[in-house]
Amino acid sequence: MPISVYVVRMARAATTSDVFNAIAEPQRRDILVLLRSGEWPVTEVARELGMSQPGASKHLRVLRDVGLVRDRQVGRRRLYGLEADGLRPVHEWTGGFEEFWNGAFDRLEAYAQELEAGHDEEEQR
Amino acid sequence: MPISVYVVRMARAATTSDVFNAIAEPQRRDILVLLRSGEWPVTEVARELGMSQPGASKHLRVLRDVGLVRDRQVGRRRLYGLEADGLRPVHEWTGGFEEFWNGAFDRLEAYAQELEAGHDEEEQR
DNA sequence: ACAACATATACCGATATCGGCATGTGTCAA
DNA sequence: TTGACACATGCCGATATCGGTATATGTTGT
Repeated sequence: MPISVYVVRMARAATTSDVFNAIAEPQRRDILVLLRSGEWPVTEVARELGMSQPGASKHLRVLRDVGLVRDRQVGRRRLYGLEADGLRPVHEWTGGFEEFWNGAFDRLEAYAQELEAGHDEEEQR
Repeated sequence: MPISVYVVRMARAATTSDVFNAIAEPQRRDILVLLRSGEWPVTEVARELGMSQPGASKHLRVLRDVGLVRDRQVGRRRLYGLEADGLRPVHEWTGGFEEFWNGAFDRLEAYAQELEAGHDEEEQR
């Protein structure tokens, strides 16, 4: 009996099931910003942001899958609301670079290069 | 004389020439983190992060196009260094949601829903 | 000018993405 | 139960993305 082994070659390491990827799409960022004002039904989101209803639905689906929004049924409508916790990792990750855009570090770097210029052409790392 | 008009239908609104999209790729985030330790030549980046040389080159190209890294020629090698300013907009954008992951706002929201429960089924915006 | 090293680019295949359109599913009200 | 409204999903075409392999470009030292 032959045993078949299927090897899946992925074209992209990260799928949309990732917060960084979810917010890479401008329209999805717009939705998140809109949702800061409260809960919105799908159709209203679509109208407000000038997209089709299926379009809004799909983007909201992605946002829900990564936990950036929650939904609850109210009447015949489904209200979507912000679940901003998921943005925290992104904020913190970028925050890890804060020192590099502060002037303090730039001055340090400039000083280091100045020192380096005084030496031979040197190897770093 | 006929005039031909070509209409380009884009499949994706945002291309890679956007910081949010650039950091959506895990390997590129790894590169940025690595570059916090200083400037690195392409081959070393590839070795350190376990990717091929062309792979590293391509990712660095994307990062350079969006201004997240800079490069300078040193000997026969090209050193890539961090240009963290580009991450600031991302940090600030996510920061705009900070109040929503702070307990303070959650309590406010809970309070609002409590009030709402006392009313009729009402419309919110 | 040439070999060796370092990096960039071109091309390819597999897959993912996005928008549009059509259609399915669910919920209410009469 | 049926019709109207609200939303989700399926399918499609155009394009983008990513990794791999091969090859082009550039740089140094001889």
